[in-house]
Amino acid sequence: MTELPAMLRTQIANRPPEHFAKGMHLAVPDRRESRVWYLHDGLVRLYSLGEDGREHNHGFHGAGDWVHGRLASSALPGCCDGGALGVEALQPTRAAAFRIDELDAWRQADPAVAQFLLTTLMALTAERLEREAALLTRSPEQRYIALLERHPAMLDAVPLQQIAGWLGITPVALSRIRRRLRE
Amino acid sequence: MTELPAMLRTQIANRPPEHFAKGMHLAVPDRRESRVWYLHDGLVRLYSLGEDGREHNHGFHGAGDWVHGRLASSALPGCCDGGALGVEALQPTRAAAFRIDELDAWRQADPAVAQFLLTTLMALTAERLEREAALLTRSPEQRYIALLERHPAMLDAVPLQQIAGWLGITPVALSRIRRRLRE
DNA sequence: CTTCGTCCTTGACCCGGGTTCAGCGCCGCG
DNA sequence: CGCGGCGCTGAACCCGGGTCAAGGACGAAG
Repeated sequence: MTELPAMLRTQIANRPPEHFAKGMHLAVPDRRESRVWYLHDGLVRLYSLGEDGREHNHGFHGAGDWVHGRLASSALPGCCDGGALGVEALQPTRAAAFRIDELDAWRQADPAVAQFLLTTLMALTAERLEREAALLTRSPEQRYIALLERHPAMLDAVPLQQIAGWLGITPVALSRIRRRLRE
Repeated sequence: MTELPAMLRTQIANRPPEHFAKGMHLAVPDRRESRVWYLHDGLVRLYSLGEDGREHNHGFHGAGDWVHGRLASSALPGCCDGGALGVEALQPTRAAAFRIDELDAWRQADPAVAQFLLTTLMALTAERLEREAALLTRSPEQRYIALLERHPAMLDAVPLQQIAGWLGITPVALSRIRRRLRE
């Protein structure tokens, strides 16, 4: 990623972080959510709930990441609804909340912040696109193998059912895949 | 979306559009692609090719849309590779190409352009997120029904195999779904 | 220790998409 | 006219994930 602009660094330093125990929610899926979280440490999952009530995970984030439940429409209030994500702590987490209009003001005041936000957003979009491609082109088993290779530490930090939710399958299917891979 | 800033409107007006016949490629999947297309009219598909060589469609775009094969790293040259998309005309299309560094210069010169780019990027991310959620939570049949409701005109503008590629299934499976829906 | 709840696993069965092959309508072209 | 290519459909079979149900491993609380 990019280096954090000085302005944001001082703002983060000045804001006392909130503490979340495992299982606590930093945000629930809500289109009116207007907070952005900076994670000092810990581990959270981003999830959305389908109309059938089941939750599916979109990603996991840890120390140094920015997390936003409401990705669209900072400056555009009436925009498309897009995604409303929930954020749940999987491990004890310290995080600082910023309102979107705060970030927006800093963006207009400081070109470095503007640059940072734009770059971050592009990286985010690229990530989403890559994941979309993975969902389209690769089987759940292949996605699980890729996860093992790229983030092996996640296996003992995240319960298997959450990983299944991220892969887009049920915990039962994931268990079968794991046995299959154990030969 | 947002209203096009005056600066971009004049830039578009001054750039003579290029013509693409059906089947021509505005861009092939390439990480070094640095053009952004503005579509005057026509219809294109955005696709990526998996390592097995098969193509999958990420979206369709028409008049007034901006299309970019290389979504990451305008300002950040060494960034993650993210997605490299190809762009193919499904209908005769007129489009104007802009280099990313042109857009970047205009962004730094004009706050309205900066605002526009940020808003557009956010909408793009929200779109991707929504599609990701759809791929995770809904079956191909449900996704096809949703497509019918939201973009019925696409059925006679796009061959069925392209739609299958967008749904993430094979043309054979799409044919079965269509028969099933015809009762 | 027992109990309970949570997480993971396993088995049996169903269903839908993948794969392959064949058939058919359509259109361009020789 | 006949031919070949392409796009869509149909049928047969396989395979993997969903679903339901049961059981086991582990830790926390009583």
